[in-house]
Amino acid sequence: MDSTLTETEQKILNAAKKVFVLKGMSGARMQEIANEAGINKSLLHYYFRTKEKLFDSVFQSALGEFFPKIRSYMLSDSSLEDKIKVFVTEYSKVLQENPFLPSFILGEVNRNPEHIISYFKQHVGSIKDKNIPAFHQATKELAEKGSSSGFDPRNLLLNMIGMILFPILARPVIKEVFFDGNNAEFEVFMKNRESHISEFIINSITKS
Amino acid sequence: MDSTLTETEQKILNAAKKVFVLKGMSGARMQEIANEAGINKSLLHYYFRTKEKLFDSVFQSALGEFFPKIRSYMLSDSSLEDKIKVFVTEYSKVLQENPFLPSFILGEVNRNPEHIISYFKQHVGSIKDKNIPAFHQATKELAEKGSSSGFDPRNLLLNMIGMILFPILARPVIKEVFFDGNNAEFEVFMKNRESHISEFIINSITKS
DNA sequence: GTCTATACACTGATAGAC
DNA sequence: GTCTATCAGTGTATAGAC
Repeated sequence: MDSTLTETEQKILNAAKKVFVLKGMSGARMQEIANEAGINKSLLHYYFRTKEKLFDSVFQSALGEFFPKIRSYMLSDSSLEDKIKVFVTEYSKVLQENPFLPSFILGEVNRNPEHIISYFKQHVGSIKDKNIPAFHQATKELAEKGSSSGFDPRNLLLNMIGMILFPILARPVIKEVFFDGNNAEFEVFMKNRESHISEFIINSITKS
Repeated sequence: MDSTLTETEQKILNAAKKVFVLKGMSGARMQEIANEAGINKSLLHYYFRTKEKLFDSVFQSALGEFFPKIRSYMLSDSSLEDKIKVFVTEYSKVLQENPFLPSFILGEVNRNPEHIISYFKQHVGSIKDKNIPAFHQATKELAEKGSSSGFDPRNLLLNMIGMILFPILARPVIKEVFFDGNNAEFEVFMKNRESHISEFIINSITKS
């Protein structure tokens, strides 16, 4: 992230993010991005040369919105229970503010795994080194207190993210199948679901 | 599904599925589908008129690979514990056989929610009527035996699917972040994870 | 830096011979 | 039903005036 960003560059990036996230790399049109940014199509090429380079910039910054946050939650030194509650709450908030971002990232990640790999080589070769040990330790502590199953803490992280993420990814399906398209009911359900997830996890972990 | 399908039609659908699932609607090229099917580009239009209609056929059949299976698992009259175990196992198998299908479906579902809605109007206005009550009953039974929290059974279903699905959706990321790209380690982890999920859920539900 | 005009490639779709 | 040839439309990218 260069902090030396023209106002125009910033407008382009915001517009590009909106369009790319909604339409995907191949579905997005340079013209639409230009319109959304309120500038001329040629300027996109002036600043970012090609569509692909523009996409890369957007994708990298989109990734940045998620992973660093995860890290900070994991590194705090509160109890595992609190850590779980905070993670569920905060991560849910981030996702609900950008409901289309996850499906965008996951989609393009599957199409183009090298992107994500290069991202981690660049930014966080750290999650394994930093987050997991912290998590592992907390899990062990708790496993000793209760007679809980001392499973791989990576499973715990995957469980949390999966439960939080899936309803957002599949929002249109779930709204339709479970609530006959009723938006209000769905929103209430999702709000209550946050505390359900925390309880569900803690319940399982502290099982005597 | 007409069972009156030409051999050529079937070849086209298979090829189209492969390409659409990998590249998405806008990323897929009619030429590539034709090549993959070993036929001429014009034949695609002869059989399916437009790209969009071809896509619809593929999408509908892709959806069909998931939801009916879910239903049958839910409708059996075994215990909730067994139901969970079977669901996790069978659903994991389906997903691992088609690792790219979920991200395809979820991506296009978010781009075009009307598709999924029309699908449910057509095929299963039933999940709510059939699966949920069956699930609800089983959950209640168990809640009475243990002193478990009598939460909304829809949460249980979302929890299961989320935990099963997420690592498959984010496979490249997780393989990289958790296993430094080591495929073998990842596969072992995923195999063990199946039973972990069942235990994790049952643990939480039967919490005393 | 910003705009207009345009080049160039590609893609979905159709017409028509066989 | 299957193929070849071709068209019209669209999209990225560049050249050049200001």
